[in-house]
Amino acid sequence: MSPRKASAAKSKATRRRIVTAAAEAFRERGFEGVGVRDIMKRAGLTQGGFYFHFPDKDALFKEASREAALSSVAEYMDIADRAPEGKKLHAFIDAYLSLEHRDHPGNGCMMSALGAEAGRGDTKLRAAFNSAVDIVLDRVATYVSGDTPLQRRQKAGLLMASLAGVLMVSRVLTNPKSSESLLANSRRFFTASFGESQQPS
Amino acid sequence: MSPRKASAAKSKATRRRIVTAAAEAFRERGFEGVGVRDIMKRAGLTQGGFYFHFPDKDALFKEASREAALSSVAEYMDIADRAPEGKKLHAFIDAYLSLEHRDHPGNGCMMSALGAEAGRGDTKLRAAFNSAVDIVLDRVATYVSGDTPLQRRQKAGLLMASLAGVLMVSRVLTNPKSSESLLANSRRFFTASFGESQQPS
DNA sequence: TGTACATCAGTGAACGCGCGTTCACTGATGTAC
DNA sequence: TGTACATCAGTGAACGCGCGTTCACTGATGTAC
Repeated sequence: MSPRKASAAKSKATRRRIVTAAAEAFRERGFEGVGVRDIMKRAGLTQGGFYFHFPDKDALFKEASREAALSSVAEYMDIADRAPEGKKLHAFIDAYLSLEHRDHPGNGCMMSALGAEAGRGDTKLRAAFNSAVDIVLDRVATYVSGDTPLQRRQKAGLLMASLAGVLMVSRVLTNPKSSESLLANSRRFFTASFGESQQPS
Repeated sequence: MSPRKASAAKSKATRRRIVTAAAEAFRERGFEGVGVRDIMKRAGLTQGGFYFHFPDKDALFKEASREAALSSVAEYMDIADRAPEGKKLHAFIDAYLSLEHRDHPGNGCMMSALGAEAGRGDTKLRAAFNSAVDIVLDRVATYVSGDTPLQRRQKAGLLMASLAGVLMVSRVLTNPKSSESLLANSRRFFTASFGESQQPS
């Protein structure tokens, strides 16, 4: 690797550190709840350097949303993919509606953490969210039953939106038993309602 | 009515105007997206008077959350109650997952608009949200099927959390067809899955 | 290969702005005698 | 009933603070010749 490439790579890595830190911070405390200083500090830098990598905080939010969607879906999907055939959706739902996920929004689902704020955003921000959602749904659609791809895709949308709502509410409930039983009931209900996709054998 | 009572009533009415304006503004733009000045302006007042009625913005948020929960649930429940026996849940779900509701968060469901922010709040704020949620669920529980009150109550929780998620996501989607079909699919699915409570005849 | 210069990837102080909150004030209403 | 005073329900200017952003700067790395 030439020195030029080495330093370009280093800069790219720094940029990625910022995006990763932001993706976590935004999910933990909301877009308006974190400042540029906080994020740069998490990335081990000072505030001024931010504007070398991004035009403004909005631009970072768009990239961080995408990053959050991709990394969290990758994590939960990997769990599903490791499950035996016929149990993948079950494994995914169990992982998504877990106490672990509820208690660590920072590396969890972006929709449940930032969906409402995204809904209030301008068209460009919402577009960034939409493309992230598309990626997630393409993946989830392979696990649900349904005759046509469109059908599976729409079922995946309904499922993910509902799961995001359940997770969000489970974070609001102060009574631990209520929160846990909401999650448990929902795991059962959605696993039963959204069967595995039948592969031709 | 004595003059004393008349002016006390006027003050109470002013206070209510502030709470109502806040309930609407918070749902439209989030807790951190609206300032005290904005809210007082909506209520036809100036910022200074705010602190005569409330100790701080947080206190208003708690009261406004409650107000939002009560007024929006009242609205949607009235729609349900006007429906014929056996169609009440159907009517409620249709009203909740309507384009009207999607496009007017300001007088709609608090959970779908503010749930994520509430989940990040301190215990006291979450407690305020919880008591509002309880009131909603008590009401919704009367419409769903189930053998025991606890069962109906838990089903109501699952249903409301899911509906809130669907509504939230429908506000994020930029493609009108996608948004509308998510709502339509969800109306069908949840109406079919959560049958009417069977009354002894 | 050495040297002079240019660019990169930041640092950290400073800026303006809007926010939550405080405060001195005021006019209308209520109370005491 | 009139008058003097007290309280209520605000007004609107001002405060400090933290935010997003700008900017002059710097040391390390890369380039030209």
